[in-house]
Amino acid sequence: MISIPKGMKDVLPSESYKWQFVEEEFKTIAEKYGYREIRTPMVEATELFARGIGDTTDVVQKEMYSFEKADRSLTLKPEGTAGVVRAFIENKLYAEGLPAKYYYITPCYRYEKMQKGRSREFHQFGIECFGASGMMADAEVILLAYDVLTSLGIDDAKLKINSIGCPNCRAEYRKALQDFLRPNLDKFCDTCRSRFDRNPMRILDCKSSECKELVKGAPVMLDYLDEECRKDFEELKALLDVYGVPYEVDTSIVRGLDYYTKTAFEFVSDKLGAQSTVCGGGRYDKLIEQLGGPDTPGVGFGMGIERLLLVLEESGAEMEADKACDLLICGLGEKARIKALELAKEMREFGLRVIIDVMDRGLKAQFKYADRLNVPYVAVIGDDELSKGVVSLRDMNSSTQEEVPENKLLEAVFTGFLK
RNA sequence: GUGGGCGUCGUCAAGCGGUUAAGACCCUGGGUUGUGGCUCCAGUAUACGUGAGUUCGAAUCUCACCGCCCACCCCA
Repeated sequence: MISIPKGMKDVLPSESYKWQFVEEEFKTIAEKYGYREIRTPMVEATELFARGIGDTTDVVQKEMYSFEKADRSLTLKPEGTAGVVRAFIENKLYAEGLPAKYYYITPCYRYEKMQKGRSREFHQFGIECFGASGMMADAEVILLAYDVLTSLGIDDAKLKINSIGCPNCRAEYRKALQDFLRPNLDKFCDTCRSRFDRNPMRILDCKSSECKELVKGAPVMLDYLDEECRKDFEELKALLDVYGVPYEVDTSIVRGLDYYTKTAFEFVSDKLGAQSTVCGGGRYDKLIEQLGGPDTPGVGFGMGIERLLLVLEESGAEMEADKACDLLICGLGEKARIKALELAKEMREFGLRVIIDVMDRGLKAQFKYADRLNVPYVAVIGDDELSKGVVSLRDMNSSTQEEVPENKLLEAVFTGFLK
């Protein structure tokens, strides 16, 4: 037997309706805020991610699905933003006027070891807003994410926000942080020591208790923000207050992708095992320029669909499975069967979901079939009905049955629905 | 890459050195030949992850490998 590659998952019909539901919800909300769908390819030049995400990040260094084809290095997208930025630049969408607001639903690929809330293929909803440098955009992006979560009934996801400053204040902070850490550097764990030069900010959220202890009293990014960044952060908080979105400032939020500036935020849930982020995003003012586009600010988020579904599941949310079908028609005998087919075709043309038992089983079996599929109505046509020009229509929920004229079948089923 | 836990029919699950390897659910058929969900009966299955080893004998013990899950790391 050939089995599914490690880290991949099938979404079966017993689950797919949930996907459809949350995807619809997301689309509807994104469109309410004026976002439009963009679809970019699964595969991009490896270079796009190396430059966009940052080639010192773990994602780029060891998690990408890359391959060579015709002398080019290509990569399955590990996240959604880079591709959208590339499309924005390449199609000169900035000429259509700003802000440019896009949403997408996409699979992403990261070669990682699986655990709860983490797989090698996962799916994201995301939005990107290009062109606005002010905090109104950030607040709106966060509000949208909040809107999606709450409208799905997730009320315990906590919003954490932080500002990681612009390149200027970050450089200063970085120096201050390194100065603080340097004297005890040899006492930190291996990974932390290796991060000292690369990305000292990540040392702050190391989980080892020794490192945590050593990090106490370290300078905080927020204290090193320059005038502009500080004002922006204050404004963002004020705007969130206006929108009534609860948040807490968490200075340890440091997005793992290099392109973020200023605003960084996460919605976290404790229902995801060791993973906690259900949605992560922030501002990336230099990314578009860095990828060869005009100097254009941006802000957006990515929301993990699997994680979203996990949170929903763990919190016991029930999504009603849509009935697969409205009516089952069974014809008994040669002639009646033909009649059944004709009727089914006609009913479908009127928009009804109608099944015929293609296994041509006995009546009893067909009723069981209808029952298993939770079909509300079954129409039976036999010789009797045929000669009278009627069908026997059974309401499966009330176990009542009556003969209705053939040409009234549609009406009967519909009025049944209204009850 | 590094730890920990787990692998028995499609699913759940007994068995803990000698059994025809239970049981339940699901599925299929039937309970007087045109009616489901409840009930009763019957039927179907190449289930002990793979390979070695210990033993007279292994699903049961040992080892290796594989797979799954969880955690580190990283992130959605």
